[in-house]
Amino acid sequence: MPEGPSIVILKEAIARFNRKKVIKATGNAKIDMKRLENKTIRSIRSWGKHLLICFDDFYLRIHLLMFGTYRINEQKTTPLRLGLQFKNDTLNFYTAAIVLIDGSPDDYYDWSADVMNDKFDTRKALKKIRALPDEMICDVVLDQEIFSGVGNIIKNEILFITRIHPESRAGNIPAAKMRALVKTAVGYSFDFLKWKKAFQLKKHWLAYAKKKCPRCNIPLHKEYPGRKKRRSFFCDNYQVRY
DNA sequence: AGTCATGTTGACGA
DNA sequence: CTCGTCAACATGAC
Repeated sequence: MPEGPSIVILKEAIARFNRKKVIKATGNAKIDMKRLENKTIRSIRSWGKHLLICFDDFYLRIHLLMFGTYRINEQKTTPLRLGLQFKNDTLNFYTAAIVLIDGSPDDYYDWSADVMNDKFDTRKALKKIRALPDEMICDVVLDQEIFSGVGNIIKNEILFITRIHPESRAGNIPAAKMRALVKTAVGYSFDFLKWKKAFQLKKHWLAYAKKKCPRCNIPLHKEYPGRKKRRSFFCDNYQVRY
């Protein structure tokens, strides 16, 4: 379910609940449900993989992790994590990590790190990366403080598109190549959004979950490199190890 | 039926 | 204190 673009789709899907009053809140989320009742939603935002439902002086941070789902005016049979009842509608979340946080998201988030945000700042991202020269690029790309919203699918695709071997150390990658990677992280995330909305995401995958390199026609490696040990698909021939 | 995965956090021991 | 490893959470596709 959840990389940044999928959370943007969720945000858009529930945008109509903005300025609506929560009549009742239920579910097994470990938050004070009473705090939500009779409160009006003031904005619905996102930061990377975080969905933010904001009220006057607090907000809900909803993270779908790996298996999180939601339903509008429907319910699943799995345990309800959080259900928000409005006058004529219900919004249900399942298997999500939900926290109620006092204050405004502006007090906490660096919007310039979110690849889906207009405020994303390439220069700041490059500066953050320069501080991590010994890290493998496959780990750097998943660093949510630098590339908030980038997940394992986007990681694999942008390293393939830019022809960077996932085990390359960040400090060894030429500046122009590094800049291209950051630009591609943003550009591909919006492609992901467009394709996902059209239910055409999978058919655009070049490396993720693929067996063969679409450029060289040789088998792709499938390994779990770096600190994060997330699945990496790569071609020894097409991708350069820096 | 067992394995695996678009994710993150916290406990624990070296 | 830091590092790495593991468990936990929990669902559904294959």
